[in-house]
Amino acid sequence: MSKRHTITAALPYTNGPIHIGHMAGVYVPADIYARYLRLKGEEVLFICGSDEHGVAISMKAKKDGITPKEVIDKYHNIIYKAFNDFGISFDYYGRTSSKVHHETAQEFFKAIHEKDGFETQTTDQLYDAKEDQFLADRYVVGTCPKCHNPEAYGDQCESCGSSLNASDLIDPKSAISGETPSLKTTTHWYLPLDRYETFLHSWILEGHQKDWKPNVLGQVKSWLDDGLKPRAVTRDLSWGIPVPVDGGENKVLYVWFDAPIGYISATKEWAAKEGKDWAPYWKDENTELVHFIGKDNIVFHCIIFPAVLKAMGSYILPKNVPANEFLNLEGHKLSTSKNWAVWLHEYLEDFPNKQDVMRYVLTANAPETKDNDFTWYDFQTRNNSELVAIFGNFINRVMVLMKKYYESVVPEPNEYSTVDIETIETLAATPLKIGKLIGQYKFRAACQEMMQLARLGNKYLADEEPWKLIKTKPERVATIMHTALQVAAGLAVLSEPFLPHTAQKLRKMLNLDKGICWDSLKDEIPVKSNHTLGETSLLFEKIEDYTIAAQLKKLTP
RNA sequence: CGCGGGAUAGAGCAGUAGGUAGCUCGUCGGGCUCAUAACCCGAAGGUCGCUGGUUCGAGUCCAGCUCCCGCUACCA
Repeated sequence: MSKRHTITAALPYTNGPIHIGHMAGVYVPADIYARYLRLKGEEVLFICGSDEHGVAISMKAKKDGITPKEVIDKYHNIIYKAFNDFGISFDYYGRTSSKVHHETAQEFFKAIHEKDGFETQTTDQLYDAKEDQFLADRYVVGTCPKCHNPEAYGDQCESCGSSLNASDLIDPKSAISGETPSLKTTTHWYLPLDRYETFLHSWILEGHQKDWKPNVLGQVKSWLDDGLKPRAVTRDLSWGIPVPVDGGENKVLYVWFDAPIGYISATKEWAAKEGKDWAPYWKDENTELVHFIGKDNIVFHCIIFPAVLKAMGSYILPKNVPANEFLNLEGHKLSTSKNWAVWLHEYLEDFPNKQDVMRYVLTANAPETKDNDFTWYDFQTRNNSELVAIFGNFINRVMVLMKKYYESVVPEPNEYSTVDIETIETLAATPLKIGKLIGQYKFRAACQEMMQLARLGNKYLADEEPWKLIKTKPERVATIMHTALQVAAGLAVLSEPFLPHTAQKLRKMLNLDKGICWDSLKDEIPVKSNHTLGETSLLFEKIEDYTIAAQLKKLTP
């Protein structure tokens, strides 16, 4: 009996391209999960889109001398293409600047407003008269009242670490215009998160004690223990979704209010295109909603967005929010401004058709429980010692031997030995094993389990030595090759969530029937006698030292 | 400062309910030669961040400390 799955991946913010950190934390695991469920025959909707509002985009536009629309179009296209190239299998990739999204977000706001789900507060905020805009604390600089560092930010002094209020700064200046800011009164709508404390506590801390990750539970607990406060959901900005109620002139929705709603608007756009009903994907209790995010997103997906969904009523809540930690690069954290990153679109220029190599490395070294480090040396090693030497080599051995001994036509097996039977049994048990790990969001372990199958194949060949027996016991070799082929075919199926491009190539090489799928491996062997294999080619290529050296050189400013 | 996560062999990671510390890669030795000098077997290598404590016994529980990361930002 199949379930319906709504899978979301955090909306990338369109003020820059996508790098390997985003990929490792969110998109690769989400894609593995989505692909696996599809292979299992489940109904899957995998949704994402560009997050195109927020002050950072207007700042970026101002800096580059272009319009915000030009900024978001540029990066939306780059990001969208990168996802496509890497085989991230979204069913729909939307954008929050779309009409449907504006309407949907406004509907949410109006609906909660009509239910008295908001509070309003009037406060004095720092204002830059020259630029005619309110200033975020971060956009105010001045002298720290504690350590007298002259370059403290309005929220925090990076020199002494004190957290500050912008109004505490000595001699404050707007970071945008350099002018001295003034105070100006403004009114905003607040989501009273305090009203949801009891609900969040019992739903997450009691209901998901066992199945949510420690980092997520810990973060939520920390917020709840501190006591939730009303959170402003509107801003005094021009770039964004207009506040659709009286008094909302010149104000927009806070990006974090509208962004997660983007999952829903993208679903609506997808459903319209497919001629389907969007509602079951968000409102049917038989739908499992899972949000893939990075650790910086936990509060928004576990506290604020659920509170919004709860306020709306009739929406389902996520079954899990498997947040990952961060990926570092060569020992330092990724930084756009310092150009300390590996950008996806540049990677593909340097390593054409090697999407799966990067996917593999990011999965094998995914920051699932703590921050991890990506190094080019590790990338090279995993490619050369694992993908080439273990996976690719096993397939190549089987293909070459088959060609040499049988003209690529699968021979009839003879009597099975204990080892043959054990090998086939291991193959039959592996789909369940990998599936269980994926279901627990342990993609790293799941991927390792898949590689284990390739190792088994190599060991099987080494132990059985068909190249020796071909002279003395050719009937035995037929059984060995028949068995080894089953493992190769198993890899073609089981590697699909992790290495989709490779899996496709391998299926073609083996000339594998479309009907061979995840679950069929459990009860029948995938390749039958007299089946003819396709043309062989290498699945992976060695990456040389000079290639890695060039990448390292590229990083150094 | 507060809160949360992390700190385990050269590197990257696992360690379930406290009871002789595991995996992958790398290194060293051996085997094999079908295979992209690939594969297979074996070995060396750890005072489990630091200091105390509970216990017959702690990587695993408790307290304190150090370092890294995140949150408390209109950072996306």
